[in-house]
Amino acid sequence: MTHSGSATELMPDVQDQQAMEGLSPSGETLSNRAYTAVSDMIHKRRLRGGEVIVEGRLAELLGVSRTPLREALQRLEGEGLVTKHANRSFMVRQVDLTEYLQSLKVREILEAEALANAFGRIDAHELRTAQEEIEELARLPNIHTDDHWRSDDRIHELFAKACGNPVMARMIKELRVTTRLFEIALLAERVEADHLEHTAILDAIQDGDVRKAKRAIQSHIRSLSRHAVNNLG
Amino acid sequence: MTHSGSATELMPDVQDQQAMEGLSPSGETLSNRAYTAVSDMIHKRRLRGGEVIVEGRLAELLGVSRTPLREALQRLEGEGLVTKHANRSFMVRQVDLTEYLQSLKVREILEAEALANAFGRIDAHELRTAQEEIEELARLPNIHTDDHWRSDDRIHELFAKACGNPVMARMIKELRVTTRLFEIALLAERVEADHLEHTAILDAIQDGDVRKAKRAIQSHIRSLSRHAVNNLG
DNA sequence: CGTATAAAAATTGTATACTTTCTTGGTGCA
DNA sequence: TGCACCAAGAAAGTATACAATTTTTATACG
Repeated sequence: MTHSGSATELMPDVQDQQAMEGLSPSGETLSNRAYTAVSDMIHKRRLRGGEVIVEGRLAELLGVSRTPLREALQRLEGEGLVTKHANRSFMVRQVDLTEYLQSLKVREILEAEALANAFGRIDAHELRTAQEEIEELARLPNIHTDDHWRSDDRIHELFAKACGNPVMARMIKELRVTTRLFEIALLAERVEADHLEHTAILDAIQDGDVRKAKRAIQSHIRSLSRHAVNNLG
Repeated sequence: MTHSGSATELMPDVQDQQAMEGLSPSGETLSNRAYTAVSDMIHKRRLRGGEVIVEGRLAELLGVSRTPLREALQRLEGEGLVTKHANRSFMVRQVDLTEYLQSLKVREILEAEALANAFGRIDAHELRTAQEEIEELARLPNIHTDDHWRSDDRIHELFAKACGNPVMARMIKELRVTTRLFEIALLAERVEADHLEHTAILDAIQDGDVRKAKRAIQSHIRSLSRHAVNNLG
């Protein structure tokens, strides 16, 4: 970063080389690191929805120049985590209730379909792991956000990935970025209901009952809608 | 953009300012221009699927520096028109038959749903315009690609946008980027069938017959699948 | 006291120079 | 002849300088 001297030195005191690893396993490019860092900040609510991103400030915070940061922001824009503010600067995407409900509607259609197609292809071991994870989380006294979302991801990806149609899986994943962004704001009250409803889905899968599984995923997603409307509508 | 002199001059000979407009209405930023330019090149097949993009070369071709070009490429990546090649360079996305069929499957589900939801909300005038456009195209002796795709866009957006769920509309649009990319390669033989099938859809809408319209869109999309399989499978 | 305006500051957009990584071609040795 | 190794080149990754634009602040005028 700062050219640490003139051209006279060759190897001495090479120690600021790796001086700035934050959390990420510095093997990747700086843009990748910036990408995951910003994504994390959004998911962890350190960057709030609607907040304007000032490239210079954020770049400095992450210890990179604006170039790789901008690259990261552009990728995040494609993914829907940030948008271009009216004039020109980036802002963290704010998903309102309307859009949330719309996304859930589409998810309901696609995830029910995916689940039905996934039947017979879901790995028994992965299913077991997901079930155990839920039980484990249910046992813990207080919620830990990260784990909850990780489990949520695992379950929904379980059948999205197994449905035999990667394109469908990608659409579902994309929709879940939107809904997640909204849900982050009102996590706490959902935890218990999520656990119950997720368990119902996994049980139906284990029983090999397609109808029941489809109903379970639909009622799960409708429950999310209802919850959101009740709390914010 | 060559710094046309020192700080001594104030306003004389300002004429290389606008020197480099290619086709685009230079009101926008260079990245925007690069974005539409590259998008066009892909749609017009001047950049073929699978082709590796060399930033330096393409930037020079477009008359911009690498910075705005990269920005454009990143946005196009988010949109699915280009991907990151194994190592690191960008390449024009190549959609294979498998992915095409998968995308059509999802489109079939979503577009049928969108069409059903759009009933009663479709503007009669827009419907009429779309119908007239088809007739007009059918009359022309030889195909003109651009017009064909424009008409295709108009029809599918007609109900996607009217379905009352912008998220669903966005998903459909995104899927159509993928399928379009594939279809560009085998246009000619589809033109006639497209006209017929599109007309059938619009007629059903005009009749106010939901069932018939749903069947029409489904059979249109299945016809696309069959055509692709027959020609390439 | 408010408003218009201009100067200053801040912020994004773009070019370019530099660095790192990958590719390619050649040379020497087995 | 073939393979390994190294050097030279090409291309992507990154930093930085600068330009263009927007926002803020300060000041003067009504």
